[in-house]
Amino acid sequence: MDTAAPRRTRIQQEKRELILEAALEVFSTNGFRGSTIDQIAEAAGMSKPNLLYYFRRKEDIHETLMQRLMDTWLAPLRELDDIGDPLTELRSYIRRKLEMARDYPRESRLFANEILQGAPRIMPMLEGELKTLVDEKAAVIKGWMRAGKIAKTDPWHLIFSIWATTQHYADFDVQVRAVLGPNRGGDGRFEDAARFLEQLFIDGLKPKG
Amino acid sequence: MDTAAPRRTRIQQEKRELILEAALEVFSTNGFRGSTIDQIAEAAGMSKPNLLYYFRRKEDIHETLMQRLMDTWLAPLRELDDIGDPLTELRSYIRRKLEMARDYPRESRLFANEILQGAPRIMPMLEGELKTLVDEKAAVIKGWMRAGKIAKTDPWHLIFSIWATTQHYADFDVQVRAVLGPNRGGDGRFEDAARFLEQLFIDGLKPKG
DNA sequence: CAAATTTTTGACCGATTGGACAAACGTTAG
DNA sequence: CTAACGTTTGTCCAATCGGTCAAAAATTTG
Repeated sequence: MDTAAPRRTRIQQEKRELILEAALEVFSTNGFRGSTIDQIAEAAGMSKPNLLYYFRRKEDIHETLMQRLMDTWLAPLRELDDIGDPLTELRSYIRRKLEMARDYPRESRLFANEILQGAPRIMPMLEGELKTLVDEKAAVIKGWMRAGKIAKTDPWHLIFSIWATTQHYADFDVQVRAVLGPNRGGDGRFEDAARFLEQLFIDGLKPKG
Repeated sequence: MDTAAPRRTRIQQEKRELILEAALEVFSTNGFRGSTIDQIAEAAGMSKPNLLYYFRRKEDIHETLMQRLMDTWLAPLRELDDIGDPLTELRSYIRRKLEMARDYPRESRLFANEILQGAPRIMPMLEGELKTLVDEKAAVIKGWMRAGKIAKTDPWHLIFSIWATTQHYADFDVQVRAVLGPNRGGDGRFEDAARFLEQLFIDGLKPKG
């Protein structure tokens, strides 16, 4: 494992950040193969050879981006706490995930792009780090179910459905806005989504009577 | 509108189908820009110039594919019937959507790819045909809610969440299988998903007591 | 300051891309 | 059979791609 942190100058740190920010924008909207080094370089305000001075290959940029992504992306699930009240914990998790979809849509799309194409570059992370974390949290949820705190169901698919519904508002944002139209598709759509998801996951759809 | 159906020979019809089938495979796994005409030609078992004899531009193939996709893709929602029992209708809709994710994952990924990249080629369809259909069905669902047949909630976001959760099993299939592992990630995962989604949408997550 | 080092750039390269084209090859109708 | 038409292919092209390289410019170090 190459974990030896190379010492970098001030300029190197700044320029690398600039490039990563630009690459996030470009990769998340065009995918890896659909993006060109020239596009990223222009978005970062530098020439292509200059960019290649900081990242020697296009793949290196993408790899660095994906490594950082996974950490921040899984943070909400890591916070899911065994100790708190189950329904409150789940409600908080859903809210945090939806906030991430709202505040970091590019990260969500970058991730979605990678998975859609078969996750060629992050498969080990999915089978390792991600699976471990999900299994762990699924066990926590299972405990809640055994204790009668929440209805018995499949914890893994519960997590999948939370991922799917929240990330949908980032990945399919264009479609959401198109369907809701100019009135309801404005800034309020995330509040509406939050209300709906809370009801769906916490209260259910059964008639109240 | 160019709706004048060009008369085609038998060979033209067959070869065009062959190309579209091959293009579905290639586009859905590599995206539009990530796919090359050569790849599609090889997958279709013909030379590149020969392919270009049937479709003059790469975009023409993609466009034809997207037009066909939208029809079959929206069919389940079109079937959602005002007359039947609300919960039964919703259950059937969810089941049909999940079956499409299972049986037509390439179509789902092709669509997801297009939306992810901002839907540059199908935006008019989203704002027109799709929005009209969703609005219509949302009105049906709203009627059920007013009649007290199902809990009051936002019909549009309900439809979004059904799309998100079902298509997740096609678009994020790699991740689902990686997390479930070799045991639970096998062929049974769609039955498990079906059971879970039925409980989520129809019964809710509240404790039974 | 001046030397050493880091950063930036223009020019260039081979490979791949989408697509054009004319010639060769098949097929079909009279 | 043969002429007309439909199909297939090899060759070619300009544009774009990821990436190299040496030299110029800027910065840091002593």
